[in-house]
Amino acid sequence: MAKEKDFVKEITPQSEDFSRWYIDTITKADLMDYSPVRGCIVFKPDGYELWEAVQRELDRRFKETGHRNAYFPLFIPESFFEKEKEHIEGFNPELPWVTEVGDEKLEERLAVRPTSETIFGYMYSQWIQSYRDLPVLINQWANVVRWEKRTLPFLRTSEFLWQEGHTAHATAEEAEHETRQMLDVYTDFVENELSIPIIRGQKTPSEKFPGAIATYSIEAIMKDGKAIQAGTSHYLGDNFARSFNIKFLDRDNERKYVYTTSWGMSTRIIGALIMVHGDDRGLQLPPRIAPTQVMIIPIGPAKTRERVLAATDEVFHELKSHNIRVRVDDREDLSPGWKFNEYEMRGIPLRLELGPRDLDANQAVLVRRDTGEKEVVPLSSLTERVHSLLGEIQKSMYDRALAFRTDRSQPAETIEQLHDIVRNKRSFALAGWCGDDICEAKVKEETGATSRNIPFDPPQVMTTCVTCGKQAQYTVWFARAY
RNA sequence: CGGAGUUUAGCGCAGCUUGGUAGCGCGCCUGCCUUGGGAGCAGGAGGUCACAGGUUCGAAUCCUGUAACUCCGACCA
Repeated sequence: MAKEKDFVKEITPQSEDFSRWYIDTITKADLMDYSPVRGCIVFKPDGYELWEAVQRELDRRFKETGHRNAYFPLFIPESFFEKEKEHIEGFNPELPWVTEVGDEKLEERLAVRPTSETIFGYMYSQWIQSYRDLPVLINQWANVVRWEKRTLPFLRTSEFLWQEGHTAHATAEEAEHETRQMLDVYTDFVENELSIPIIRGQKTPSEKFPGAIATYSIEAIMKDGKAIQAGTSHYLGDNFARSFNIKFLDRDNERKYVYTTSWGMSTRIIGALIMVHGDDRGLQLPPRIAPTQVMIIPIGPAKTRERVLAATDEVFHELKSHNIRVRVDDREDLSPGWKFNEYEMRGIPLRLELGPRDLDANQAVLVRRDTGEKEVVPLSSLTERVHSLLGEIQKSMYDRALAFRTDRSQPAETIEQLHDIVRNKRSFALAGWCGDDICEAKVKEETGATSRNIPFDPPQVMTTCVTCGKQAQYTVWFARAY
């Protein structure tokens, strides 16, 4: 056991200090570095590749549901924000402003975008004339800035990367459908690609997006019991249409406001991925999202080296030709043991060892990152086994995360119970809520937990408000959150 | 933005109390040797001690200020 610890001496164990563990892990795994600008990080290649994988899979789903990408400006005129009162109030405290260029003051201040509803709204008002122009289904991949007081790499940085979809529809029903559809897309992506089980639901009024009629979210539990909002989808009604005068002439020859939606997922999802699956050895990446799925490590002394390398090369090309993301680490100056530990820390799902003894027996050794299980596989069925193992790892990581969440979810009848569940048991608490903002605020005040969402399919229905004891209108998940 | 802590070589740290010109481990470079769970030996390179002032003959060390990071709170993808 002492030896076990030695392998990961650079990483603080989760049980000792989860925050330290997180920082240690993302640093040692080389995902990011701090930048000279407060609250901003550099996404190093290994971290950025994760984002690229997220982009690849999300983008595919957006296109499949009829969306197209575009790019809107980074700068947004001040007057745009003022058109939607709730919106500007929500974002004002964290907006950076461009006020001058060179030595000249600008006529109008420009905000560095925190989100793009307003500028999309303005452009849509120019583009949409007729019902024949609808729906407009546009997504953009962009950076946005929100000047955060308290930052944490990936989870909350002053500048972050995301995608924001903005759509306009002829009817409320169609826009509502779009809002729910994109929540489904996020759910599918997060559960199937990232192996993270999520809770789908609607945000309470106090937690919804500034300017939205309804905000839906998917929420995930981290290994320290805290929640991360992994994605949001907003039904904006005709709020932005009225603010920006987005009207169309309908079939009945009447001018009507459009109904809009917006939905986003950010680089925060990388933080969630790390905190859901990581362990004391470091990262653990689900195969479908892992930039490298299999790392081949050739083993053996100099006299067998050539023979081993020829074999690894063959295996490498074989796996690659079957669309498996595979790499070989044939560096001679590092011992196999060092590499084993290194790639476990970096979260690569599967390790393939190939040495002289294996070659003599026409086999290879496969080792799973998630369970540590080692198995010997005949070279003749290697590709097939790698394929099936990657699938098994993907599923088993999901199952494990789901079991964890189930274990860390409890009903709370009273605010004292809720406090105990979220703080001492580090779990999610399911509780009834009467619908009064004051009762919700009181939970936050007394327990530190916020309402995560009102789930679509709660495991049970809670009948009394956790705060005031009156008849509950809603069943709500509460948790401490990032 | 408040409270606490940290900042010395790429990383982790010692030195600071009691001022005298900077050290340890890992990593890095060279060579030899090694390779199935972070090998070994020998030699070597590397530091405006976060930044700006001040005290002093002399400051990593004492004083003042600033910044960044981490943790804890108030606000948020």
